Amino acid sequence: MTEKATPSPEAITAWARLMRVSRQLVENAEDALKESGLPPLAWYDVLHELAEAGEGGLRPFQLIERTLFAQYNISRLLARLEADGLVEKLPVADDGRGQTIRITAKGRETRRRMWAVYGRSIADLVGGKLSADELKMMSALLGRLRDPAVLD
Amino acid sequence: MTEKATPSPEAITAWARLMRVSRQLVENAEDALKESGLPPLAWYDVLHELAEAGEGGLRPFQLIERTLFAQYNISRLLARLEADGLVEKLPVADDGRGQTIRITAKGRETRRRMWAVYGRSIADLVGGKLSADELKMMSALLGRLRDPAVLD
DNA sequence: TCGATGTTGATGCAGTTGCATTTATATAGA
DNA sequence: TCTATATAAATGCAACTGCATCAACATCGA
Repeated sequence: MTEKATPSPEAITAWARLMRVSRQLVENAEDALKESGLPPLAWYDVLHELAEAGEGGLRPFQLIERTLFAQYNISRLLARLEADGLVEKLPVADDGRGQTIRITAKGRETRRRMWAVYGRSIADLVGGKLSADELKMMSALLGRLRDPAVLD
Repeated sequence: MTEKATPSPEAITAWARLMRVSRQLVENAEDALKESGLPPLAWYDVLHELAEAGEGGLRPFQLIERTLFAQYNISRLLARLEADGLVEKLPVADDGRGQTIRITAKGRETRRRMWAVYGRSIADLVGGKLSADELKMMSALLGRLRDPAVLD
């Protein structure tokens, strides 16, 4: 029982910074993608996981675990990705309910083009502002804020 | 010209942590409010700014600067807050286009009840996980990531 | 084997967001 | 003064999100 009802001033400041900075960074990264005529960040997250998964692909519920998106969100996002030809849905042999999602060549290409822009955003917005040690320190501190209930 | 096209591994890790942790924290805080039958975080942000502004109130464009919400977003959020009786819109003497937004007694009360829940979330999710020094360190690091173009 | 329960993924509907545009007023410059 | 431009705020429309529920299949226990 270490929880307090009222947060300390330090906690409030850190929270406020975190909220504000993360919003700004997301917005900047989204804007950069938009300006290049590329799809939004959410698409990247999914394409990234699928690219890492390789030919075996992933089940939608695995994407939910990895990306933390809501189930209905993934369902519709995958529908859009499929409509764009970036992923394909395959039936699963031993489970008639499910499907396996696999990234297509076009999907890999889109991911690559997105990374060219997204990666530059990360380099500019974060890499260019803090030293490697500072970045490690920040990762460590943020890591301690992770929800233990969520694998990560 | 210190920008690089490809971010360092440290930058990528820090970015990923920041994205993931901030999403989790927002979601947890939103859930706590929802469970208490209270309005979403965005309402708190606006009510908070208006409460700080006092009787003089704020113009919508000032709220946009402070909260970083989009113009149309503020416009509609204020319409909802007004419909709920949490704020009132007053004409501005020397500018016929504009209006001044002032928080009502009911608005203050709602903000108070939201803070009881929101503050506990902050205390639990952040205050309880890091020491005061660590929180200060994190605020300082995050502060260096702020967009210089945005007052803050 | 069969029914109860659990899991996977989709979807109808209402509410919200994003984009572009509009309306109304203010300000600056000829 | 009168027109052109800028600023404040609202809004129509399409896309997206959240919620609840559903349909389809799987699994477990009697």
